[in-house]
Amino acid sequence: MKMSGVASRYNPDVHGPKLKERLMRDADPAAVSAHERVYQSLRQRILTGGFLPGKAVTLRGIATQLGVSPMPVREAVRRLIAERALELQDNRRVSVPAMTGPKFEQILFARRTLEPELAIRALPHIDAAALARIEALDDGIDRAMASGDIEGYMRGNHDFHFTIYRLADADMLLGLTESVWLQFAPFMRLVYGRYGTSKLIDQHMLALEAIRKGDAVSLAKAIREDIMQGMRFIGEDALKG
Amino acid sequence: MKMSGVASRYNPDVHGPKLKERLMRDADPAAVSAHERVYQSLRQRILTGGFLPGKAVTLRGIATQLGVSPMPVREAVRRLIAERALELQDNRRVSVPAMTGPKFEQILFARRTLEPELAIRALPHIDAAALARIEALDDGIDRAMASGDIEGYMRGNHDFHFTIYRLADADMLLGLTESVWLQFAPFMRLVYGRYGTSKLIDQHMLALEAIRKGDAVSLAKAIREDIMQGMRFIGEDALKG
DNA sequence: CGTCCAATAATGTGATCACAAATTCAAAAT
DNA sequence: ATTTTGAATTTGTGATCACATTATTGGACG
Repeated sequence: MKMSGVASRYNPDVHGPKLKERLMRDADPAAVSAHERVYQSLRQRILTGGFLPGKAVTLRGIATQLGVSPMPVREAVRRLIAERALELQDNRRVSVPAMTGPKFEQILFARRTLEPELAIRALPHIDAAALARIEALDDGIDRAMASGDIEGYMRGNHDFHFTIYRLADADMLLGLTESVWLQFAPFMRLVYGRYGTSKLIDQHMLALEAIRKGDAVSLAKAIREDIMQGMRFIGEDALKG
Repeated sequence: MKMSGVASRYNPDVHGPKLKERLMRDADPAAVSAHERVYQSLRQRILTGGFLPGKAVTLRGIATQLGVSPMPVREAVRRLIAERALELQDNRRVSVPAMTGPKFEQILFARRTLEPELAIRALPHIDAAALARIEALDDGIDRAMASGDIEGYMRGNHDFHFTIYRLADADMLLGLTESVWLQFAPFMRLVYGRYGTSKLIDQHMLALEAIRKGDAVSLAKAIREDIMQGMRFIGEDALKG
C-alpha cells in the first residue's frame, strides 16, 4: 500500500514513542492546529445537519474519518460540548442533543433578541461590496432551494445571516449567536429532510431591501420575521413528529 | 517522601506504560471525571477573579497545582476557551482575555437582555424555602462586604443571581448567561481589588422585595438596576485605569 | 423463535512520550 | 549599563498506551 498524499495526513504506521524520523510539518506560517481543523469540520457538519440527533458519535470513528489521531478529536468535541452543539450522555457517549419544547422556545427567544440587534449594528458597515456578497449568497440559496439541495440551502442560509452579523463587529454577541445556531441547526435538517425545500420561502428579500435603503428598523423587522417563519416551520413539525 | 493521602490524587512516580499495579479507583458511583473537577476548579477561580487578565496560564502549572496530569487540564482549558472564559493567544499561550470598550458594552447588552428574563421566568418557581436560601446568600454578601472579603463577595453575588436564574428552568438561556459572567468577572475583581468593597451598595433588597410580592415587573427592574450599577462601577474605572 | 448470559470488542479517560516553537536567562559584545 | 545572542528550559500539540466501563455479539437454554 502506497499511502502517500498530503504530507500532514495522519498515518498510524509511522508513529511510535521512539520515532526519529518525523512526518513533515508544513512550514506554512498560517498553519492551523489539527484540532482546529477537526473542530471546523465537525462544526460545519453539525450546521448542515450531518449528525442525527441522539445518535452516538465516537471519537475514534471521527478520527479515522478525518485522518487524525483521536487526540485532536477529543479537544474539538470537548469544545463543541461547551458550545452545546454536542452533548455528553450519562453513559459517556457523545451525540447531538435532542430538541425539546422548552429548549426550542428558549432558542427562539435568544434568536429574536440577539439577531436583530446584530443586524442593526451591522447595517452602517455594509458597503456596496458587502451588499453584493450578501446578494450573491441569497442567489445561491435560491438555486439550492430550486434543486432541492438541503445541505447547500442550510449552508447558504447560515452564511447569509452570519455575513451580515459579522459586520456588526460585535464578537461577543456573535459568539452567543453561533452557539444558538449550533443548537437548532440539526433540527432544521430533520424537518427539511422530511418535506424537502419546496415549502421554503425566501424571506431575505425584505432584509436586502432594508439594507439598500439603510433602514435599520425595517432590517430588524425583516430578520425577526425570517427567524419566526423558519422556526415556526421547525416548531410545528419537529416537536410533534 | 511518604506522599500518601487521597487515593485519587495523582502521583507521577507510580505511572508508566508498563504499569501493572494501578492506583485505586474510588468505587464512588457519583464519581466525576478529573477534567470535570479541574473545570469546576478553574471556573470558580475565574469567577472570583483568581486570574490576572493577560497573564499567561500554563497547562503543566495548573496540573501540578491541582495534582493531576496535564491531560485533564487540556480538556478543561479547551472547554473554558470555548466559553470565552479563557483566550488562546497567537503564541499559543492561554490567559484570561483583556477587557475592551466594545466588549464591555456587548456584555452589558447581553446581561440586560438575558438576566431580567431569567428572573421573570424564575419568579413563579421561587417558593418559601428557595426565598430563604436567597436571603441567606444576601446576608452572606453583606458580611463579606463588611469584612472586605472580595472573593467571598464575588462568590456570594454569583450565587445570589444564579440561585434565582436556575429556578427559571431555562437551561439554554442559563448557559449563555454563565458564559457572559465568565467574561466580566475577572474584571470585577480588578476593580474591587483597587477600591475595596467599601463603596459597594447592596442592590439586592429591591429584588428580594419584588420576589416576596411576586411582582415580576419590579423584579426585572431590580435586576436590571443591579446590573447597571455594578457594571457602571466597573466600566468607569477599569477601562480608563 | 425469543431470552438470558458470558465472552468479546469498542469506547472514553487519564497518563506518558516526543518534538517544535516559544520563552527565559546568562554571558558576551557594544 | 544596555543590548544582543545563543544555549537551556518550558510549553503546547499530537500520538500512543493502559485500563475501566459500556456495547455488542454469539450461543445455550427455555
